[in-house]
Amino acid sequence: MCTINAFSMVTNFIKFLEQNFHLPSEKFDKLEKYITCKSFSKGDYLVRQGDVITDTFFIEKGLVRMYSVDPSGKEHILQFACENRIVLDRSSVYFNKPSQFFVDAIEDTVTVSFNQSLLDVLHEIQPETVKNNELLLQNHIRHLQFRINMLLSASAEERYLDFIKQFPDLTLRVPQWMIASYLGITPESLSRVRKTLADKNFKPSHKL
Amino acid sequence: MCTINAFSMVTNFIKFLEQNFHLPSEKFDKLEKYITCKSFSKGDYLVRQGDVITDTFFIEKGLVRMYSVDPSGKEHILQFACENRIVLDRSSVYFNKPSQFFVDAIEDTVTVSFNQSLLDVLHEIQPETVKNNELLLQNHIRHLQFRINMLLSASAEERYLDFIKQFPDLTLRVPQWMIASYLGITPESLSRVRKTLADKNFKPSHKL
DNA sequence: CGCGTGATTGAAACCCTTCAAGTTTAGTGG
DNA sequence: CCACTAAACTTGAAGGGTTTCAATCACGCG
Repeated sequence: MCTINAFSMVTNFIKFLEQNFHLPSEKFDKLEKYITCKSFSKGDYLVRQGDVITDTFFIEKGLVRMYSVDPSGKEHILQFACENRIVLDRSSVYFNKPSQFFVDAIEDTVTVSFNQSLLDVLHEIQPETVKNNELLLQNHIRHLQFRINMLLSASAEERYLDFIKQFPDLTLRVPQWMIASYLGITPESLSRVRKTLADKNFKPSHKL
Repeated sequence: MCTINAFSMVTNFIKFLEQNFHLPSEKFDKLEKYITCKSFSKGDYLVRQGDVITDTFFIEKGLVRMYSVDPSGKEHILQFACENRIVLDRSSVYFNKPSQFFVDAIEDTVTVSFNQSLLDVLHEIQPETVKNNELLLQNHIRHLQFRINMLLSASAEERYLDFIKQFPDLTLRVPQWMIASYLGITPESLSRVRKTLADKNFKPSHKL
């Protein structure tokens, strides 16, 4: 990991602030001293389970995953985060406890990292952002509920179809075994699911 | 469902405001006109999938569940909420869309319901509550992540053991088939899980 | 009492996993 | 640019955990 600082280069982060917080550009410079750009190579850790990392990471460029490792050594992916998404370990950031999860880079990644003080300043210079922030959180909760519902009710095939519909871009950028891990199935199973799907789509032979 | 109004009776809600928002008692009366007490009998719906219900429900007394119904008619429970917990459909409340889920009463239930304007007023009369509210949301996200992790990594038995550890009270109040639905298994499977657990605990016969 | 709901149990079926082998792909160094 | 290696993906056979379907039992309530 390597730390750089060039606010003008983080165009995605600026767009994020404009779009989600309606922050006018003249207020950007007040925030500059609260953010840090970090650069990670593929495979680098942003957060290790057990650490206390109070940074929040905005993904300016690249792709990371958040995952746990169970007692038998198997990894389980809780979240992918690519450009314009935010990733953090909430146990650390909000409750000062050891991180529950690992976060590492799937691709070379540039992040804009900051801690709670950025949000405090943001709320100070523009009080409306409180509501915007709450909306982002509520939406995230909605997304997690939807995922739980899928895990409770859908088969491997249905979950995979939902994944490629929700994240067509990730389907191409993420190795298949990680998608399997996200879906809660083995890589072998996902391979078979894909095969049966391919058969359905390309071999309704009696119709051709 | 039946609507009543007696602020002084909702002692749990008052405690909730004191503990989570540090709201001094002299400020309570400013909120009174923004809340409504509602009473539901066992089986009544608080929210129906497809409705737009912009109320947030604080459970003053009783027990409710939030669930979906899949195409084959099976129910999948996303959340239980008993005393001092909050339940709402976020699609409705925050995005003005039809509710994604059903909510109904497992026991006779009294709720304190309110809409977004209560939070607005609360933030106005006591700005610090913004942070308290965010903390509640972040903690909720943490809880959902933990549940996803369980669904990805743990067997039926492990999930059940975690459930009775996390919610010993609910284990007694909620019928077994609903716990199974929450865990993502069939009632039959849960019955068998419980049997093998009972055998382990009470029949290490060579030891007795 | 009898009915309905919830819990249990058994047998067969199914989906997914495991393990093992083989194939393809991607990255690295000569 | 090819050769080599490791990682990713595929495929097969066997096994395991969970579901399904059906029957039985237990209980509470009108």
